[in-house]
Amino acid sequence: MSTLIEEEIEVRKGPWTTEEDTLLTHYIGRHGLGPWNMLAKCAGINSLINILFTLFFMFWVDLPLTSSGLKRSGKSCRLRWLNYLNPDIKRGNLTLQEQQLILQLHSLWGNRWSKIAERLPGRTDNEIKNYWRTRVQNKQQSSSSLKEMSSQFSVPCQLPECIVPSGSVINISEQIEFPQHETSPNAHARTCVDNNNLVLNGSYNIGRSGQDMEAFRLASMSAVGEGCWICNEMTDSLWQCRELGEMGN
DNA sequence: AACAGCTACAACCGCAGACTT
DNA sequence: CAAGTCTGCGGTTGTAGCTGT
Repeated sequence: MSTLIEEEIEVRKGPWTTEEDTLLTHYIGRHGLGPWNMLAKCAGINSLINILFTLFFMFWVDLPLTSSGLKRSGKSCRLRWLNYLNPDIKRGNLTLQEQQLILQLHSLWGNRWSKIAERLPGRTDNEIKNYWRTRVQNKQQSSSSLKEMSSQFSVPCQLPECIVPSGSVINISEQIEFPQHETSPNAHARTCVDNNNLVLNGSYNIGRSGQDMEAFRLASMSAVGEGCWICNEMTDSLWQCRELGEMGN
């Protein structure tokens, strides 16, 4: 649905220019993250105040006066800020731990990219989504599947290799040794959430391909306590049982 | 050097839920 | 309560850059 505000102005699409980036960044720097539609309007040249501001700013930062101003939708501004301009965003490749965490969280939550992104500070949902689609999903689709990915990480796992017939159901509590500080008897049941083929009430449905089991195995690695491949820092910060409980909510 | 195929990423679109009037 | 509007999310697409032939 296009908003009235968006209809009022000619909305630009496509790649953002550095001038647009500068305008948006500077506006947010001055006024903070207001309502996006209002922001889009106010940051644009349509606002008389912003004409003056823009002219001043262009002069100040020595931009050419031919700049066309910001004619973007609120949505577009929000996306540009959240996925690119926000200074909190981490640049560079995902670390091994981040990649592993994405795998784990995806196995728990499915395509809940924004929720997964919350657990990866500095990473955006769009980035994680792109990572998953381009690098993980492609591998899943290939004959080698996730299994190859897990071996690629070369991480020891304390879990016994679980070979479960396709379509069968296992009880998680029988498969995973949880750390001693685990206090909630239902926590691991709650870690298994509402994604399509995922777990409910402590049981895990094995999909046809067996990839689900592998994904689950990856997901469960971090919950097996000392000696696990995952670094203690991550275990402490991300996988404490209290949090595991929260994940299911 | 030219081309095709692939990869990574930015950006758009449509939808649903939240919020406001 | 209903209609209108806004916001955020997930899916999808377009494209620039890279790599192999």
